[in-house]
Amino acid sequence: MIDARLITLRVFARCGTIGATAELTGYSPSAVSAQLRELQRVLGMQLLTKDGRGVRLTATGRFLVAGSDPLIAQWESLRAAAMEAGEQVQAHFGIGGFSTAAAQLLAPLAATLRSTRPLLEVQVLEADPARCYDLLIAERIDLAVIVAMQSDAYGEDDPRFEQTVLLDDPLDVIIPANHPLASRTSVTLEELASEPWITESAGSTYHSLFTAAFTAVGVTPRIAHEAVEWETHIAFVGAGLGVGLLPRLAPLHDAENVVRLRITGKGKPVRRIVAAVRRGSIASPLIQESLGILQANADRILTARLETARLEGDQ
Amino acid sequence: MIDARLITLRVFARCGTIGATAELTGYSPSAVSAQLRELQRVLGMQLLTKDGRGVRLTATGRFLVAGSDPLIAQWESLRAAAMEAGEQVQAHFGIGGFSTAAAQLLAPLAATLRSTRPLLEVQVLEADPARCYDLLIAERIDLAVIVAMQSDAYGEDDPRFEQTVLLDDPLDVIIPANHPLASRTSVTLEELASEPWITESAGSTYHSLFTAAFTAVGVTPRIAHEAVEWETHIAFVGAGLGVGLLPRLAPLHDAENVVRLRITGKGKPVRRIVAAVRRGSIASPLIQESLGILQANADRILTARLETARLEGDQ
DNA sequence: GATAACCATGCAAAATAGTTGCATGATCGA
DNA sequence: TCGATCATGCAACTATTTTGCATGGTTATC
Repeated sequence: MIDARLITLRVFARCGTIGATAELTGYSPSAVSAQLRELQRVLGMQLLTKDGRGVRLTATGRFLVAGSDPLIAQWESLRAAAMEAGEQVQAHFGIGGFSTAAAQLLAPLAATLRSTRPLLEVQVLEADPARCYDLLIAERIDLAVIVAMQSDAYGEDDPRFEQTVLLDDPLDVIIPANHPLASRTSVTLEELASEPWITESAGSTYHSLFTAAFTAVGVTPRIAHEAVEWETHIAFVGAGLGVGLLPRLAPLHDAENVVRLRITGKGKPVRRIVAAVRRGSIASPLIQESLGILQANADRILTARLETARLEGDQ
Repeated sequence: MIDARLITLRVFARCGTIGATAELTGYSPSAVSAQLRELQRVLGMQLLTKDGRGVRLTATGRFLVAGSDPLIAQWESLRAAAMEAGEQVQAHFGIGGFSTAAAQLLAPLAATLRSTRPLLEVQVLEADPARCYDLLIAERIDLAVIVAMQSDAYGEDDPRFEQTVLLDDPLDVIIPANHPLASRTSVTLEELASEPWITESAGSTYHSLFTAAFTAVGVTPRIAHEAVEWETHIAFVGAGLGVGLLPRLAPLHDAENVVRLRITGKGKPVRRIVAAVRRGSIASPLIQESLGILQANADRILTARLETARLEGDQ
């Protein structure tokens, strides 16, 4: 039960603009403006200053936002403990995640929760990892499934979140079905060093994983094409334009002219998928149950994919 | 910035009835009822149960209220630190106390604050010590001046409050001006053992002080009359009905036929006057300034009274 | 055992935030 | 200089909250 206006201030501290705060919280810009003005009036503190065409937090504002982190955590902790002690049932539950996670992990989670907790209203939001963190702060969602990136501004020790590793999703190689190596069950990156590669645009989420894997084995791949969606990657490979990387969680569907191969040797690229919650809320029965379901589903999908791809899992 | 509904729940936890909660918070009973119902809805917890003709907190409700104590304290602490760090000026300040304190300490405090902080809106509430604690919980006041009583349910270690001793207000003896001892500057309780005494009714706030002082010297006083207000005590003494005790802070005004004498020897009765604030808020600049003003005023009044009463102070 | 007092709650009406959508002013980049 | 971006003010609207009274259930009193 933290006042909504303080939550709004915290979201603003992340976004920096009233407009972005409004978009994230679901209010209109003028509503956010009015809320923050009212907050300053009630507290008797000047929290914002005009800065160019925008507004900026004052030192007092930054102090208050930083200091509210443990306050939020303590409330979440209290709420979780009360839910657990009283065996109460929650009414609403918001979960978010990036596209692959939303399809592969969040949808089953929502379905399972709907059967185990019929009274619970589950809302799933598909969003970028960065936006997921923002949505957690804005209390629009209570749990997020995201790809952990060391480049993210949110470290594991962020006072606002608690993260638990769900699984390490290895990246496989996808090559055309008529490729000489297509009959193999696994390949090394060196064997594919001279292939034309399909990757995401430089600076994107997975590009750093891509380059890190190849620098580990000491080769520099030739980047032939760029794509954003995994579906596009697969289509490009199917068209014989080159080879690419595909997370094992991402489905190949029934692309008949594309083969998925396990990567062996050094530099096996892996994307770490973690569940993030607001700090303190992890003890909540609903969160605990959800984490268990997510874990179970992740393991199940991972092994199932191994079989369909005719791969022998090593983990 | 703790949600108002949680504050209402905390007040209810003290009062036990919706009606009393409404009276203390300033809402109407049905507003309180609706607020608590809404609170249960958004939290997804059952906090109240029907109990006879009233309602009662559930185990979950008690858990939540008890657990919210540190939450409130942490918020107050954060707020105080932000006020201090940012050199901000508060807009509203509520102070409360019992009648003598209100007249002798709170009114000067309000006057001083009005000159040092012209933008601050000060509100003074006169209320019982017990009600002062309730008003602090309800956030109707921010500082209370009360008589510390060991019989109170609020100990010094209450997680909701922080108390600082303002002064130990000694009780003087008031006797008729034509009394044989009236020319003395001090007396012992033994010397007045056979006098008819005027006191408060048994079980009242000061009655325990009264009896404790006399048991310390081993005599049992004869209680002749009972009065509630100090003004009445003085009038009774002036009419020659007996002798009585009067806190040094309480003014004698210009009662010409009443003399105030200092008590010496064993069993000097003293009432301890403390300032109470919500835990965490004591670091606030405004609270700090107020405590200083209160202390200074208390000392000044105490010494001034000594002079007008022709008493030589020993402390 | 009947009556009165008390307590919480429901309901409709009223008050009061809070929100929206647009317009305005100000600022920054091109 | 022009266009884009951003915050804010204002009027109208919406939703929520609060009020005042009436009701039903419970306890104490006679």
